[in-house]
Amino acid sequence: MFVEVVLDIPLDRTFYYKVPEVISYPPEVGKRVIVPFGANDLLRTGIIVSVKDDVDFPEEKIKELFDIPDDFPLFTPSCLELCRFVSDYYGGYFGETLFSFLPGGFEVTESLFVKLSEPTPSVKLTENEKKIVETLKNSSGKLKVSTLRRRVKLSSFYQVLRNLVSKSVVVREELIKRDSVPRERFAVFVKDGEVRGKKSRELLHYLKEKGKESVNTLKALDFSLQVINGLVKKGLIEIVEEKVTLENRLWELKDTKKIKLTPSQEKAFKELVGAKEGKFLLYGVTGSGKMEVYLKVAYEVVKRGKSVLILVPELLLTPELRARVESYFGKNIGIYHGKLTPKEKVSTWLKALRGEVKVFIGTRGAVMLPIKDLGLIVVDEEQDSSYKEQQKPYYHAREVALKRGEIEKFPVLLVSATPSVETYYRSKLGEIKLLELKERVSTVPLPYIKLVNLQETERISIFSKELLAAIENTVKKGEQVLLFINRRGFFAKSFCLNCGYVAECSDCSVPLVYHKSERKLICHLCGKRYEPIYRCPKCGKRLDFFGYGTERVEEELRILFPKFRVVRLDQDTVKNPEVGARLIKEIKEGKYDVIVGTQIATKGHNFPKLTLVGVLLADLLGGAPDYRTSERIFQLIVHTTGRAGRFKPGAAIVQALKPDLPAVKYAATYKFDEFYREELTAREFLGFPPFTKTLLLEFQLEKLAEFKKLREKFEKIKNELSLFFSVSDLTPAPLPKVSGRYRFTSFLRTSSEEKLMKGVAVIKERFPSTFSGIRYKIEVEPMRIV
DNA sequence: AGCACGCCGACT
DNA sequence: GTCGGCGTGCTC
Repeated sequence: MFVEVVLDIPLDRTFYYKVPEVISYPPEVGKRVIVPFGANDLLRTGIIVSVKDDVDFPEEKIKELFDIPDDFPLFTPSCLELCRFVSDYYGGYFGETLFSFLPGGFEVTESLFVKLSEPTPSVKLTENEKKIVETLKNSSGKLKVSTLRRRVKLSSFYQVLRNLVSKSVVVREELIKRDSVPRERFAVFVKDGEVRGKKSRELLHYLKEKGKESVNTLKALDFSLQVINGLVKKGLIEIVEEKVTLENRLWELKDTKKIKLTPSQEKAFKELVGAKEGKFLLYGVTGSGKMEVYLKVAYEVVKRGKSVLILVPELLLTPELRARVESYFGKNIGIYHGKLTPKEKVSTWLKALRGEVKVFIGTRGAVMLPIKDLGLIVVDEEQDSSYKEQQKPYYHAREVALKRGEIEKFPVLLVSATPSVETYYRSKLGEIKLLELKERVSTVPLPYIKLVNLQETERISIFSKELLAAIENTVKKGEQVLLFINRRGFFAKSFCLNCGYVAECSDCSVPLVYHKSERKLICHLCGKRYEPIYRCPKCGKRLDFFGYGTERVEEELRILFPKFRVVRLDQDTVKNPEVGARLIKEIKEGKYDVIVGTQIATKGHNFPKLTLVGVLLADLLGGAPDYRTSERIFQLIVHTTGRAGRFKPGAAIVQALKPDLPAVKYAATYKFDEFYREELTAREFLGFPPFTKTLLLEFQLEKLAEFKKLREKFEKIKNELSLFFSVSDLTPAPLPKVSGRYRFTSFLRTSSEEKLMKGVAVIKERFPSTFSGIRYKIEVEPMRIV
């Protein structure tokens, strides 16, 4: 018997292994397998994709697998299919994709180390050999071979190392990193004997009857570890370790809460409960009770014996959210996010496989959890950018969730108050069924929003007189103020603080990026170069926008209102989770009057005393310039102003240099549909998603001298790629050197998913994972264009 | 990815 | 002539 195995290697190929007589568990598709690989037969972890009696491959070349360590598959067949899709769509390799989703705790890897021998034989060494020996000495004499190679940077590295081994100056050592799959300990009856204690006698009797019982169960039955160990010492019982096996456990559902739904909630609820499959968008403003609807639907799904997965943005996986889900489903909830330890991830993964838990909450990576009998995925705040993985394989969890629903035939529900433009468009096309919540559940009205034109009003720094008065009034009433400033982006150099002017490409209408090395403003879509502008062409003021962030706002605020208690809530202050939690607790307790914050302050937390929100510079661009800027500004204003007056009526002041921008204007007047309509018109005109599919190629060079090679190769392939894409020129990235590498990018667009996938396949074929020492990555539907 | 092999120029 | 830089190809 043979198994076909996928390994964590950047290759679109599988490998065959012979199944030996003795293995822990029989082979099965989706199971983990430990195999020897390569010239050194180092052990690696793979995933079985097929089990066969015969294979079309010379049998003498086929090695025997080492072990199949589990009696359950780690991936369900549909998860394998989903990973295959993710690989093809996002331009990754099957194995890489599988292992990027699989918790590291499942991996067994053997790697080769070398260490200096003791005592060191006195032999003559060449210069290169000395280099290696020196590097080893600097690292306590032992290093992983791959690390050593990176450090010494010799092209004939392996040759030199082999010489050192034959001279016995260094010795090889194979080390295995074991998995962290929990093993359960069992007490096994060995023989009868005299024991004194009552508990000990009881335990021995119990085990004599049952033969074997898990130590955890015994502990639950009130046999202490001392009692158990006592019998072990006497040799009457034994402890054996066994791997956990899959067993179905019953799951109890708590009583549902009686919540009255509004008519539109009821309508959405009925539609969703009746759906066997399909894509849905639950669209409604803050306070329209979206979460109640999806939790009630989830409850019904669980009642039918199916499982539910709730995906949330990174910053939203808070204790509050958990408590809310627990109010429906009790403590029996699986949590999965990137910050868990490998062990914790393994634990949730196993819970999913066993069906031990029926409700899972997680961030993007949870979309691949091998959940048994999945009956619904909810993607809350579907527009959130944290659903996009920023590393290989660059998948978008919302898209993967939709695909998973298609494959496994269950409904997928996207939820948002401000859907992404893509999702909104698909709902207009009817690809996604729109469920709109028109009324608000809350009796508290939406905050009143005042839009202030910073160019026309009296102001001190960036505080308009309207805002200053409002801050003063609010704090005097004993209520809180949140001042929001978008984090200053590295790229915002061509932005005028006085009038809001942004330098844009005359052809593409994308903000230009300043390249320090060339002292040019460059368009990253067409590559057009412009002379940098140091003075605003509209108002003549100096373009000086360095460092206008939360810190400066805080500083100015302390001068303007010396008596107010001000707190800053941004990346810097909440870096430490404990400090962040403390600050948030203190804010809720009313220990501060004014909160100055970035996005972090606007997500997930409800501050009861907060009744005034000030958006300081609504139209300030954050981060990299791209076609989503407008959408992001819109969403940011809506979310930030929505923080005001959750529990009693509140107000928001939105300050902008260009209050006429659709994103600002429509967000401040609650005219959402108008915003989407205008934004879609602009996107269609300029050829951006959802009207095109996009792809970013990024090449990384060790030395600038390699650029010539890259350009030659790129030009050749560009012709071929032009069959599928419109391809921009190779452009140096604005931060040319990141971690010592020079980055060059090209932005590609195409009209259909089909062309995109074909084009991706061509790129993979033409550019091996490294070619001529040049590394590169494919990013499909990137969140950036540079 | 990680490693072996084989082809060229340049140097003991 | 060999050494080592570099590109190419294989891994069941």
